[in-house]
Amino acid sequence: MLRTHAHTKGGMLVKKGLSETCYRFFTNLSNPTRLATLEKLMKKPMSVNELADSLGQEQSMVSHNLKPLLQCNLVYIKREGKKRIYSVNSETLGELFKVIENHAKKFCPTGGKCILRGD
Amino acid sequence: MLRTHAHTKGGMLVKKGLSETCYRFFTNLSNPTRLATLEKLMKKPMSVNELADSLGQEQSMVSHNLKPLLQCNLVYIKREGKKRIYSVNSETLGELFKVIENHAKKFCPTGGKCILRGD
DNA sequence: TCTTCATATGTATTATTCTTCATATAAATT
DNA sequence: AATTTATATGAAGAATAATACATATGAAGA
Repeated sequence: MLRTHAHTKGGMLVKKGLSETCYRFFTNLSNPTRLATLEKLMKKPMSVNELADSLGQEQSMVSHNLKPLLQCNLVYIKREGKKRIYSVNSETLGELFKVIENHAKKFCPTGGKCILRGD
Repeated sequence: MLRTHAHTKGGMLVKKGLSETCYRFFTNLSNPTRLATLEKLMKKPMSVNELADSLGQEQSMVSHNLKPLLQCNLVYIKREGKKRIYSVNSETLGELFKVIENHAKKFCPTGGKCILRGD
């Protein structure tokens, strides 16, 4: 299992069994629609249709994509009459994007234009 | 673009253009082979063949999967004769897994067994 | 309860990503 | 230079995931 401080200190980086969590977590976030959704929800909580309009996507697609985000608690939901208002888990996402921002600052000189699997 | 502190404070969460970086970053990490690779490399830096043995995978597969990790600077490489020794960027990965661990502790009561797209 | 509005779900198609096998490159050794 | 060892690359087939369309569920109000 993933461990912290790697070989240098031998301490736990990621607890036993968290490998699986990581995979789900990252898979969840490795999708442009879901990232765009989070982006929108960061600005303000919205209903599914508001999101769909705002993203220029179909309602069913937005619903489909919200589902895994909800299951991983990356977004929250609350009912308001017929509507369901989604909002982000900014506790986790704030920290997460901070890490990526730091990484990008240091390691992505091209500002995200590095080719992942192109060539 | 993704912004920090969401709607509540209006500050920048993620700088303009980082959406793309996030996508590459997460895509890169949303793969069991690559996560297992990082796991191994956290314990100690290794050559490609050592990794392949250690993972019980083909050399070419390991190579293929190391490529994007290298491109995103999630692993480093150094030459040693014919061998290429890979090691993790523990600066980024340490912080990253810390975030996920915190998230899991709080939001994944089932310990990663929450179904992502199953039902 | 019937209708409307809001969202979720099922499924088939399409698109993307992984893996494997074959082969190429490249460094060191003879 | 030829051989061996280590790694990388190309490309095709296999596996996964995403999308669109149709439809189901479910709440609220007439």
